Amino acid sequence: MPKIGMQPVRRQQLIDATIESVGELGLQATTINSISKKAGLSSGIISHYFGGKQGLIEATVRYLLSNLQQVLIEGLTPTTTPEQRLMLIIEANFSRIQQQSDTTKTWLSFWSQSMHDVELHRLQNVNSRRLFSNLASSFKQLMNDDDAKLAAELCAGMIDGLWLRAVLSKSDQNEFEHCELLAKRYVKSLITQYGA
Amino acid sequence: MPKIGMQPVRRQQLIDATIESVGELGLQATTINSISKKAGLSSGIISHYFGGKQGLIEATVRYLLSNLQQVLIEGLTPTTTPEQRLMLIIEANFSRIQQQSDTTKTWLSFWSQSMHDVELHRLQNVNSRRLFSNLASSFKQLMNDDDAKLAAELCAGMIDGLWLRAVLSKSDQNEFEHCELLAKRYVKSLITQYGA
Amino acid sequence: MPKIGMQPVRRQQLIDATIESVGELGLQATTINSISKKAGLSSGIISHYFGGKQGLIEATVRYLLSNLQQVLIEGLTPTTTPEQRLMLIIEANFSRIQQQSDTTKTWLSFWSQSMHDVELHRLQNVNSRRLFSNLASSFKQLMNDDDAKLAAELCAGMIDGLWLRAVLSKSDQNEFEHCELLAKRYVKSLITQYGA
Amino acid sequence: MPKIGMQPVRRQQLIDATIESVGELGLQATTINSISKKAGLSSGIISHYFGGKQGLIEATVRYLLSNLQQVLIEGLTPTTTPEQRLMLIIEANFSRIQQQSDTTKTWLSFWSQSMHDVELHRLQNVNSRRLFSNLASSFKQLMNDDDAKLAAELCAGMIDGLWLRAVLSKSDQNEFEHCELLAKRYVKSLITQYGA
DNA sequence: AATGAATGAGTTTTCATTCAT
DNA sequence: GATGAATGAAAACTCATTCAT
Repeated sequence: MPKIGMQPVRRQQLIDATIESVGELGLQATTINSISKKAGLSSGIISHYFGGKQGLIEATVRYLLSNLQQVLIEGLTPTTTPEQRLMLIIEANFSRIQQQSDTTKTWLSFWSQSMHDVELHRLQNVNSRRLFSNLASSFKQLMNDDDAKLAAELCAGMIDGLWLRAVLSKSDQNEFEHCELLAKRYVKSLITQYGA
Repeated sequence: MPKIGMQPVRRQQLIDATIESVGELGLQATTINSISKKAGLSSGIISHYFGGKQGLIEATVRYLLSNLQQVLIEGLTPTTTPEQRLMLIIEANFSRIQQQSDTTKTWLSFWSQSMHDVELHRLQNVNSRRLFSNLASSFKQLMNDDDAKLAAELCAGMIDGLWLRAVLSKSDQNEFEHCELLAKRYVKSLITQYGA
Repeated sequence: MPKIGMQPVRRQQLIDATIESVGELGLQATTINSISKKAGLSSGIISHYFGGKQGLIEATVRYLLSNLQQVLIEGLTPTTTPEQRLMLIIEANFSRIQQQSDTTKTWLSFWSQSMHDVELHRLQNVNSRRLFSNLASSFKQLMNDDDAKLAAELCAGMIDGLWLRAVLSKSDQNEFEHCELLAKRYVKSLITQYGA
Repeated sequence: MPKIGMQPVRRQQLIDATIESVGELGLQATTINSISKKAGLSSGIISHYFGGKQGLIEATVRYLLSNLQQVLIEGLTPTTTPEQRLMLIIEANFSRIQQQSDTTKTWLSFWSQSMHDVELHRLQNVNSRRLFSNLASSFKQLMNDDDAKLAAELCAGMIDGLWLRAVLSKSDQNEFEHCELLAKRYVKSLITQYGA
C-alpha cells in the first residue's frame, strides 16, 4: 500500500511526537522508542525519514525556529509601527507556551545541548541573532543606531532571562503573561529613555 | 591504601572532574568512566563515595551553589552600601566564568535537566529564589517594597538573560565582562528610576 | 528479520536455554550471557521478551510447573483408579529426570532461591500444595479423611525426600527409578495400613 | 595491639555472621560486606582468616556439619537403646531449627549450591552418608541387614523430605515439631514392620 | 511504505580481592 | 592483628541502528 504523499505527514507526526517526548521526559530520556510510541508508528521509520535520531532532533529544532518566525511574520501588516513590531516580537517569544507546554521545555533542552552539538549550536545562533536583529531594526527607527543596538542587546537579554526564569520555575500561563507584560513595559521604558 | 582523611580529598577530586566532564562533553555524554578517568581514579570509587552517578551529580550542583554563595559573602563588609551589595551580586553571578569555563556550561546542563529531575529542580529553585531575595532586600533599602520587588524581578531576569546569551554564544571573557557592565548599569538605572 | 510469529519460538528457546544453564552452572553463575549464548541469540533479546533476567527466571519456573502438571494430566483416563492415580503422581514427579538431567538441578536451585524471592516462593507454594492435594484427594477415596490427610503428608514428604537425596547425590537414572519404586511401595503400604 | 588468641574468636564471629547473612539474604545476595558488617569487623579480615569468601563458606558448612554431629553425640549414653538412638538422630536433624531460624535456610542454600561446587558437594555427601549409616547401624540391631538398609533409606528420605517441606513453606517451630513427631512415628512403624 | 525483531556496543552498578598503614 | 580505601572485572540493562519481510 504505497500511499503517495505520506512523507510530510509522517515527518510532522514524528516532529510533534519528539516535542512531546522531550517536553515530558527530557532530551536525555527521550529515545527512538518513546518518540515512535507517541507517534503511533514503528521505531524503524525514524531512520527511514530522518536518517537517525540526531536527524530528527535537528529537524525538530528547525521546525520550532520556523514556527517562531512564522508567528512574528503573521502579525506584521504594512501599517505596523516600529513600537507595535517590538510588541509583536515579545508576544511571539512568549506565545511559545500558548501553543504547547512541552515546547518551552524542549527549547531549553535543545539550547543546553547546543553547547556540545555543532549543528544545534548553529541553529541556536540563528535564533539568537534573529531576535537581536529583529529588535535592533525596530529600535533603529526610534533612536540612533548605537542606542538601538544597546537597547536591542538589553531587550534580548530581558526577554530571554524572564522566559528562562519562567520556564525553570515551571510557571503556569499567568506567570508567562506577567513576564510578557514586564518585557513590554521594559521596551517602552527603553524607547522613552533613548527615543528621540 | 587506606590513608585516613582521604574522603574529602577524593570527593572534591570527583566533583571537579564532574564539572570538567559536563563542561566538556555535556551532561548527556558524561559517564562514570569519563568522570573517573578525568579524576585519575577508578570507576568504582564513585559508588563508594556518592552511592552512584546521580549522587555525584547532585553533590556537584550543591558545590556550585555553595561556591556562588561563597563569592558573594566574601565580598561583603560591615560598610557595604545597598548599591555596592547589588554590584557584588552581579559580580558573583558573572564571576562564575572567571573561575572555570566549564562551570557555565555545567550550570546550564543542570538547569536544563532540572525540568525532569526532582532534586535538581529543588536545588534550582533555591538558586533562583536566592538571587531574587538578595536583590530584593538590597533594593528595599533604596525604594518602597513594591517597587523593590519589581526591580528585583526585572534585575534577576536581566542577569539570567544576559548570562544565558553569553553562555550560549560561547562568548569569551571580554563579552562576559561587557554583560556584567550592562547589568550593573541596568541596576543603576533602576535605582534612579524608582529610588526615593 | 521480523519474521512474524517468532515470539513463542524465541520465548521457548530462551526458557530451554535457562534450564540448561541453571542445570549446568547453577542459578548463581547463570547470567544473561550464559543463557543467550546457549540459545544462540543476543543478550538484548532477554529484556525484549521477558523484561529482564528475573522475568525469564520466573517464566522458566512457571514452565516447569505446568510441565509437571501436564505429565500428570496426560496419564489420567476416565477409568483410572485412585491407586493408579497415586502411582501416576509419583511417576510424574520422578519423570522430571527422564526429560532432562538439568531440570532437577534447576528445580532445586529455584526452590532454594524461593526462600528469598517473593514470586518464586509463591510458585513453590503452588507446587507444594498441589502435590499434597493431589495425593490427599486420591487417598480420601481409599480411607477416611483424617487418615487420608496424614497419608498425603507422609507421602509428600517421602516423595520430596527421596527425590532430594537422589538429586543431591547426582544419581543416575537407575537410582531415580529405584527411588520411584520405593515411593510406590510406600504408597501401597499406606493404603494397606489405613485402607478400609 | 596484637592480642594473642584472637584467631578462634574471630573465626567463630565470622562463621556466625555468615549463617546469619545467608539465612537472611540468601547465598546469592550474601557478600563479603554483608558478612563483615554483621560481624562488626572489617571486610579485609575475611581474606586474612579464610583466604577469601569461598573459604569462609566452606568453613561455615563444616561448622554446621560438626554441630549436627555434636548434638547427636551429646545425647548418647552407654545405655542408649537402638530405638532411642534412632529418636536421637531425628531430634538432632529437626533441632537445627531450634538453635537458629537462619540455620535451616543456610543448609538449603548450601545443598543447592553443592550441585555446582566440588567441595560443597563432598561435604554434602559426608552429611548424606552419615545420616544413612547412623540410621542403618541402629536398624541393624533391630532387624536383618537388608531390611535395615531399606529402612534406613526410607527413613533418611522421610526425614529429609519432611524437613525440606517444612523449610520451604517457612514453617514455624510448631510445624517443625509436628514433622519431628511424624518422622518418629514412621521409625516406629518401620521397626514394627521389619523388626524381628 | 512501513514494520518490529534482533543486535551488540555502551552504560551503571556491584563486589571479591588487594594492600599500605 | 586489623582496617577500609581503592581497584577493575563482570554483571544487568539500555537503546540506536539495521534489515528481512
